[in-house]
Amino acid sequence: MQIYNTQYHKKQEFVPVKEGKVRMYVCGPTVYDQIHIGNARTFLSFDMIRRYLMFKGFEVTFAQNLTDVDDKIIDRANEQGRTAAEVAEEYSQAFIEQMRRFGILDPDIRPRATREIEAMMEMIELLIEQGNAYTVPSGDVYFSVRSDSSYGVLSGRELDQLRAGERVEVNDEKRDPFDFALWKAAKPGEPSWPSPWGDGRPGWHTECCAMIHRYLGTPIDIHGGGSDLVFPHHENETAQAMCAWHTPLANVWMHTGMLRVEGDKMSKSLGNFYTLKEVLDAYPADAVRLLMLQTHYRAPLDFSFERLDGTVGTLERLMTCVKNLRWAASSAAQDGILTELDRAFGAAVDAAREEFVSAMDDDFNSAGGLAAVFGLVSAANRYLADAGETVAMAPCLRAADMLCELCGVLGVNLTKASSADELPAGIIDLAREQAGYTGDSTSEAAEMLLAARQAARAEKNWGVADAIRDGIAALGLAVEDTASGARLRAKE
RNA sequence: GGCGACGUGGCCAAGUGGUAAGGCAGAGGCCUGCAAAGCCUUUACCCCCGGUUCGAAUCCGGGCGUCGCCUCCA
Repeated sequence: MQIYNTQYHKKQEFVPVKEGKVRMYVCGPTVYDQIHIGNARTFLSFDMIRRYLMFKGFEVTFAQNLTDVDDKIIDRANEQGRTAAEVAEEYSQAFIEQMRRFGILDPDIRPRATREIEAMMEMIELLIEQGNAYTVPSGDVYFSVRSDSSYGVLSGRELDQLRAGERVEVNDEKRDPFDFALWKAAKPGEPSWPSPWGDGRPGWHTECCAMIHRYLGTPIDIHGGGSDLVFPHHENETAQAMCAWHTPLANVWMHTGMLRVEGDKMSKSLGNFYTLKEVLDAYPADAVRLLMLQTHYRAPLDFSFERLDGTVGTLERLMTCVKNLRWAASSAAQDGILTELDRAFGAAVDAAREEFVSAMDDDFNSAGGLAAVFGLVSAANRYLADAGETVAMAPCLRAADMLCELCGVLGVNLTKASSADELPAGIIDLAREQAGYTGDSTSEAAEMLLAARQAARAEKNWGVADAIRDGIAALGLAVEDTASGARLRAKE
């Protein structure tokens, strides 16, 4: 399996530290607001990566932090006249809720910065002892970038290049403008913790590093985040780990491409963002997933609602195919000897799986993986059309299971496309009205209606037949006529 | 100014040396009482100019354009 490593600017064969096990960490959000879909794209990408690693048989330990103390949280709290802890708690919960709604697996470990102060102080102490960090009169503690000869290796920068360019922060206390705060002295009214250097709170770059060391041990196999975190965040993290524990923080650094709106990066500061919540309120989570997974995780992705509208149809195509396969299987006769056609279809199912794996093995090429899935959809639809009433049960069920499995690896849930759709209660009234039904079972009512419509069609009584179909449509269901009879399906 | 990425059909997007996957949209046909679902057919000067090669979307050089990072940012 090949994975692109930011640090070396190339794909490399993936070799975990411990055979069969993967420890990965993805930088989580700062919880001061609803996350936007740019953030969500990164988390989705790593969810897909995690699922694929599990599919490959790795035992994956996945950790993601919540940054629940930060300037932005404090600002938000001040604006709203609440405590920072209240704001952090509200948006931590909101984050977890939206992630689940988006179909993202919970992390195995979800540390919160405010509960890991101890570990951070230990690390800072170590850095001071070893001469990589220093205190200043105001109470801040800074990491000395000049004390780390390898500073810049991850992001491919040199300190002297950096300073040659743009303006640098003004802070007389720092020895070098690129030194960053490990510990920030408390200002009045801010959340703070006692420390050997005075009351204060940890710097952002310090959190992830300390949590990784505590919960996963260094070096971990995979460290991920958005590509905007490469510098300075991840550069600073790896510098701290190297200096504190003399081990790299991570063997593979993975970074996702930015989500754009009309060509520009989606960000809070540009104001051109949509929250994950508002998008999921309007569209199925799986359609959003499909949209994002159709682009390679490292490439920039232009988001638009027009595209999302199109992807809703794409999702339908997948779900309909699984339903059609299951429907065909359920009405197929017991399989006898498989025909040439049946066997060819069976071979197509195997081929699709191989194609999927080969795409995904190449740096998680989910777009290629999806192409394999759609290849299977095409093969299945063609098989159903060609075989007609002589379909064999086994290959249909296997194909349906394969579609569910492969989509499941991408986190797209097709299992709900089973034949056991819930029928709306209104169908009973419709059946009473149109078909003289007297019971109170929705499934019986549906059968009665379909039978009544078939009878009307047989008599060329189109008015009655269409009235039944329209009535069913009004309940949000569509009638489908197939070679082996009519059935209902949910429609958007 | 420094570092990096990208430019493939109407839209989106795979593809890193052997004459271009897939999705969406469009057109025509088939199936259907009409639909729905589905099937078949159909749409590419791979940004431009040079070079390497028997052969390049794919490698090299130059140009043009877009984006990201260099400051909190997924």
